[in-house]
Parts: sequence; structure tokens; C-alpha cells
Amino acid sequence: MPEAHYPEIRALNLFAEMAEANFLSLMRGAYVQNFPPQIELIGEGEPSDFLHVVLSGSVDLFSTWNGRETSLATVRPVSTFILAATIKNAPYLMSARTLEKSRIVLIPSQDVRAIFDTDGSFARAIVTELAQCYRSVIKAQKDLKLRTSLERLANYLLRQQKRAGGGPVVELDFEKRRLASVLGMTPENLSRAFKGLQPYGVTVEGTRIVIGDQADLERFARPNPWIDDHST
Amino acid sequence: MPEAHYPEIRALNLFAEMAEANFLSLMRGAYVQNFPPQIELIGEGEPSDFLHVVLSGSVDLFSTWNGRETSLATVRPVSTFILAATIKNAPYLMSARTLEKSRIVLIPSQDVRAIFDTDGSFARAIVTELAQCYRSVIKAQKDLKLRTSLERLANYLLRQQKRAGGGPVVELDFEKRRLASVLGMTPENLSRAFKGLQPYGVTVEGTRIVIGDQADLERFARPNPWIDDHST
DNA sequence: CGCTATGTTGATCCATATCAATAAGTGTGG
DNA sequence: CCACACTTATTGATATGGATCAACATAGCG
Repeated sequence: MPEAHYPEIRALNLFAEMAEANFLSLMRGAYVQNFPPQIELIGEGEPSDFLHVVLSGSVDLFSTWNGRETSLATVRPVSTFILAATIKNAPYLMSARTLEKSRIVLIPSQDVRAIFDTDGSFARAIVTELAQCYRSVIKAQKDLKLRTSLERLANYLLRQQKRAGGGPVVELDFEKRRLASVLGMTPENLSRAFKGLQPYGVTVEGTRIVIGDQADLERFARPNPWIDDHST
Repeated sequence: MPEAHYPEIRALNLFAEMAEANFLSLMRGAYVQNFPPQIELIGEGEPSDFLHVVLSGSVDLFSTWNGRETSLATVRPVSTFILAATIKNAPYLMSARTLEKSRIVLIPSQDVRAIFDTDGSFARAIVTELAQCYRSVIKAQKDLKLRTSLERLANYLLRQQKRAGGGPVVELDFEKRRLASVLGMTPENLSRAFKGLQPYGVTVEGTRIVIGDQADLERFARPNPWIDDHST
């Protein structure tokens, strides 16, 4: 892999603290590849040959069963995915596809496991990362089981608003059909859900959402730190 | 803590490989307590003061929002819970209550974090444990988003059957109202779901379920290793 | 033995999915 | 730069899964 990429990978929490020699050893075996949009990178059930790092673009993690499909998460730069499968040397539980043109680092899983076995600070960094991932999924699970689709959308908008700096205008960062899938509903239902939020001051112009009255929307959405705060 | 309990805790994957001195150090600061049923051990949002280990009995992990409540998991002996919160030194994301009379070990979280920082093999064991937990939640998420409640019940029964040795009779190991909550439905709906499985040979006598025709039930349930196999 | 919590059943309501049709984008090649 | 094709978004009509409310049955439990 070109050394030009080393710094931004090294900057990730996962790799920041490990011994330089081990980092270089990981990088030596790694590839960087550019993928066009809509390429299926990995498929559910396949052996976990590589730990993936998204440098640019974005990746959709999804799953299918019995003819149905659902998006479980979207990975944006710079972060890794399928860490758990890599560590456990177990099959992927999700499929992954590029959403846009993406540059992705592939680190052979066996290298990751080997260094995990010998480098304590790498192991500790992995723990922190996994704990973070775990808590995110738990939050998603609570969101799904405790809220209606309208409430999920309302809280999603408030989260995005926060991430975007708190202004009234929120730009959706992916297509609505995918947002619908992430939120656990159909595209049709999402369309209607946006209308259902109009009484709380939400207006939609294509991919641009305006939160007219944040306090009003919050009264409806009842955001909760243990579901919606993505930092903790 | 009485040394009598050391062996069964030491036998857990999480503690099996760590240095003896560190294990003893952890145990020195730990308590064992007996709790009656229906005691709330921890509450969502509280600081994570202790890592918990269930020695006997069972514990329900649940969450509430806006007057609703849902069970997220049940912890049975011998295993730990809220490991992620302990490691991240972050607030609990779930509440926990005893379902029955339970004996539980409380290990101060700061001790766990301290030894995690110095004992590489402990850190590695934690990684394995967390990766396991993470994958379990992902499976639960797929179960929820890809299946109807009838399908979730059918697959749940097949999983239980497997765990119980594969015979036609499955004994439910908790009350139906809790099962309903775990499966993401109401008790009324669970009652009807059981009836909905009658055409596939499922009969119910109180807490004893008989799977009359496993092949038939599987044809309906379509169990999938990447959702239903709890080992991988 | 009765009290209380849990489970079942029925009637109804509501949220969400599905099906169908149209509109609005989006990208491509001429 | 436009016309066409194709995908995505919206809207409406309808069906269905699941929730809710209410009544009753049942099972633990003191």
C-alpha cells in the first residue's frame, strides 16, 4: 500500500496507540482499492478475509432473508467495519456494498489477529472500538423496539441536526429509500412520515429538510441520551 | 468474596487466561450478593460502577422510553453483563432486574479497567467476549427487521429446541409475557402467534411446547445460520 | 381457599405494508 | 443540450399485522 495513506489510517483510534513496528507490519500486507458505486464488497456468510477501512466514499451494511432486505448501518470515512468478524475469525453477518465511488483499505484478517495476539495496546484499542459498536447497536435496538416509525424519523432528524451543527436545515446524506430501510420502514411509509411531521414544523424540499420549530419537534420526539447520543 | 466461588468465575472465558495475580486482585475487591426476585439491580443511565457476573438465577436486561418497556436480553449463569459500559466507563444503556432469586458477583468497574490496562490476555479475552456480544445483537437486529412476529416465534422455538437437545418438547424458560417482550410483541399477540403455528404442528400446553413436525415448522420458519446460530 | 398476576380470547383500531399509478429526478448517448 | 430511459419519490387505495381495550379463565401463591 502507498505510504501516503499511512497517516490517516494511523490517526484512527484503532491504530493510533499500537507499536510502530506492528503498524507497519499491518500496512505491508494491506491493499488500497478504488471501487465504483454499487459494488458488493462482501457477502453475508463469507469468511472474513479482510478488515476494511473506508478512506473515502461510503459503504452500506445490509442483510437479506427470505427475499427481504434491510440496511443495518452506513459506514463513512474514516472508519473500519466488520471488526468483530475479523477478530472472531467468523463469517460476516452482514453484506457490504459501496454507495458511491469509494476508496477502501483491505487488511488481511489473519494479520490483524496475529498482531492482536501480541500487541496489548492494539488489543485494548480494539476493545474500545468494539464496545463503542456494541453500544451503538443496542441503541439502534431500543430505537426499533420502543418507538414508532414516526418517532424514529423525528429523532433521526434531530440527531442529524445536531451533527450538522444545530441549524434548522438538515441535508439528508443518503437517498430516502435507504433512509427508510435504515429506519426500518418502507419508502412509501417514509414519505408519509415526513408529512406526519409537518404539524411539528418539519418541511421537506427534496433532500433538504427544514426543522422550523426545534422545540416543538423535540416535544414530539422526546429524544433520549441513552438512545440518541452517539458519543456516549 | 468467599474463595469457594473463585473456580466457577475463573472458568469463564473472560477470566480463564489472565494472570493469577490479576485474577486474585479482581476477586479481592468483589462482592457476592443474593438477591430476591424482581429486584432492580441497575438502572439505565446510571454510572457503571460494577461488572456483574450471574452465578445462579437469571437477570432481565430491559429498557424503557416514554412509558413503554422492552426486554433486550436475559442473562443466565454463568455469564457477565454490562461489560461494554464497564470498559468504556460510560452509563448503562439498559436496566437490569432479577427474574428469580439470584446470586450475583459485583466486581468494581475501576478494578476491571485497571487490570484491562495492564493485562494483555485479559484485554484479549474481553475482545472475544465483546465481539460475541456484538454479533449476538446484530443477529437480534436482523431477526427484528427482517421477520414478522410469527416468524420470530417459529425461529425462537427452533433455537430453543436445538439448545434443549433436539427433541420435540421444548420447555419455555420464562414467562410468556417476557418472551413476548423479547420477541418484540405484546402478550396477546404471542398467544395468537402460538395458535398461528398450529398448522405447522406446534401445540402448547402451558409452558410446554411440542414441535410435532420439525421439518414442517422449518419450512415455515426458514432458520438461517447468520441469524439463528448462537455459536458463530 | 381466595387473591392477584398471568394467560387467553374476542372485538376493534391503528400503524405499516402492499399494490398501483403518477410524478420527479438523474444519467446517458445522440 | 436535449430526449429518452430508468430509477427514485410521491400519492392514493387497500390489505394486513399487530396493538389496544375489555372480558374472562387460569394458575401461582400466601
